[in-house]
Amino acid sequence: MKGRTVTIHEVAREAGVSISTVSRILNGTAYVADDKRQAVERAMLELGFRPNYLAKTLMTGRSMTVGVIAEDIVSPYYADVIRGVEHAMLDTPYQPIVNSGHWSRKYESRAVETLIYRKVDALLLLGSTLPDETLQEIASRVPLVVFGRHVAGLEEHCLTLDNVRGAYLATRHLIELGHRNIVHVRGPQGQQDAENRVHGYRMALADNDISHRPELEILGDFIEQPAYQALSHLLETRVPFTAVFAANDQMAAGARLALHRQGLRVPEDVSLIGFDDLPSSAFTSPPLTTVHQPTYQIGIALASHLLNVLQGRPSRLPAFDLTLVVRESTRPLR
Amino acid sequence: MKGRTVTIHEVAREAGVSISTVSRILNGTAYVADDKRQAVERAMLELGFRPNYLAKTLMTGRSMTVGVIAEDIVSPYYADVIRGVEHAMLDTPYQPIVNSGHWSRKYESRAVETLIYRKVDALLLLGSTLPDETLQEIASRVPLVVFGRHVAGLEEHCLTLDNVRGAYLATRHLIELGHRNIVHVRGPQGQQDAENRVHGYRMALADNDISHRPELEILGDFIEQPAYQALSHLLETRVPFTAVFAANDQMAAGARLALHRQGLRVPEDVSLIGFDDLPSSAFTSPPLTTVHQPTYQIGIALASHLLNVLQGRPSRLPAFDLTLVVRESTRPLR
DNA sequence: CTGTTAGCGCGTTCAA
DNA sequence: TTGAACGCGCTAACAG
Repeated sequence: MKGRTVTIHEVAREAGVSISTVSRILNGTAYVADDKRQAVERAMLELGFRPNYLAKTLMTGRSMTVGVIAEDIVSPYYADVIRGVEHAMLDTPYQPIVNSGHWSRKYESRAVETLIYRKVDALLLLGSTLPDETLQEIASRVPLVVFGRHVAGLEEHCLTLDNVRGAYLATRHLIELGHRNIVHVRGPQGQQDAENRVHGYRMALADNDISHRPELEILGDFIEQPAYQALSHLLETRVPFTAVFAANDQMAAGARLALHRQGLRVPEDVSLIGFDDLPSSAFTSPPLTTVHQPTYQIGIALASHLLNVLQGRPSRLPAFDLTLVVRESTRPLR
Repeated sequence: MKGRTVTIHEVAREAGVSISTVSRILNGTAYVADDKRQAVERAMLELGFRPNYLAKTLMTGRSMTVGVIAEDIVSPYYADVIRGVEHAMLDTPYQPIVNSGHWSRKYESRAVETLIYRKVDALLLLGSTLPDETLQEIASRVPLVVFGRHVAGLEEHCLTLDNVRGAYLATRHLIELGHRNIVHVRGPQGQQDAENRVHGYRMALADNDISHRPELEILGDFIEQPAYQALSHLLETRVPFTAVFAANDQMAAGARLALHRQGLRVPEDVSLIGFDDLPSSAFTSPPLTTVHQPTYQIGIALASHLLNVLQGRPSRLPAFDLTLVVRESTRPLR
């Protein structure tokens, strides 16, 4: 099937030089006389020479790849971060290798091991379910950058957003519109972002003298179906509310459907706000008011930082703000 | 940072055996006396030995990785196929390495080269913009499986779906509901799936004696925004229609918003049908009627086939059907 | 500027 | 059963 692999030896012989010379031309390591250079280049072309990256890596110790592990490639949220990472690396000698952690410690640590085993030069974690100690141990083996997680001792390589504030903004927006009975569809227990958003929600209520009613805090799982069910259930109990703040856009979609099933319109009857600002959220009907995460730019920043670290350049992760994007799913009460 | 890499030499010395013995234990290549085996295993544990995959690959010529190139990782459509591929490989010795082709020949062939350069054992293309000849040339260098493209000479390694029929089903569904003025928001010119869907749309019209009106065929780009604009524009012209068939779900979202902006409700005023059945489409309000693609299962099938080929087992790609999923965005006319 | 030589870490003969 | 020696394809000194 595949034609015999041609090595630098054959190129060298064909061009009448030594293998070192070929290697030099390949890597621009030193000046080479023009005639030899041309002979070598012609030989490479004729023989269809392709350098063996493995052999090169074995020597240099650097593979020019960085491992990227996202909780889930399918999640549109992480996908957009990945897009940023890919674009930032597009015209660099480094190549990202993407893997999923599948929201599980087992698979995530498996992915980590596999990637280190494949000698990636660095690791980028988009979200992580692993405990701090494990992450620290990993960082001792390979340069590590983490998004969406604070890890003790790795502060300068962690990029997190102020989710508390984001949730606060969202909730305050609803309050400013006159809403007081605000449902929060929260993310999974224990998940850092989810907890922070709950926190921001509660803070905004407290700051506006609205008493916190536990029954309005319902549990989703950052995807549509559970959020749909949770809100449907709440609707059955007839607890009154006029607005819903979902902890992410996917759950907002689930919530919206639950409302729709009850004949409740958004925003006429109930205001709805999400979190993340997925690319698709600008195109729901009506377009979703939500908290924007600059995921693409974050991807770019993470990749740039990683590349800097890899090349020994000084670098620090920039800070990103979460901003409220008011579209058409929220409106003043009445 | 990273602790000194420990090699089989050190393990061998620590265990008082030769490197060959260590290698044998590592690969189960031959019987080794029990006491030596134990000594070696203890040494490996103590030293924290991790085999160097590069050196191994350099020797064996097999890297146990397969390259996966999707037009776009971010696309929810391909993401679901990737999920299937990942799951199918999860408990095999093979590992998928995912890359984006960014819908561009340049980047796609770059990705191909990089992956071959990295010695992947096989290549899986999810969609491809490359010409047949290029694909054939690639297939001569490395086992190749292609999804969503028919490639001459590679028939048994291509998985395609009958998009003509899928579009036919969608259009016929609308016709059966009494619609006769049916808009088609088509995908990009020249893209195989897009053309096939246009074809199916026209066939269904013809089979039902509905004359084809070119002005009802408008151009999108498989994403929301252009579809939104195209339909908005059509709406301005006041050409009458009662149903819209979008060539994918993302464009259906764009179309829906255009309708919404004009105060047109789905499905009361206009029926809407999509294509793909993205995971999120079941949760739009109302849930979208669409043509289901079994993307996850397709991913599984592609990966299994690839693994079979890699291991020299006989294998043929199964056929998958496109099925109509009737939800709530379509209803009888009147 | 160029060729020679010694490995990178491991699998695989070939003798013993 | 085991070990010595060689080589996978390439880079990196070291002489010249």
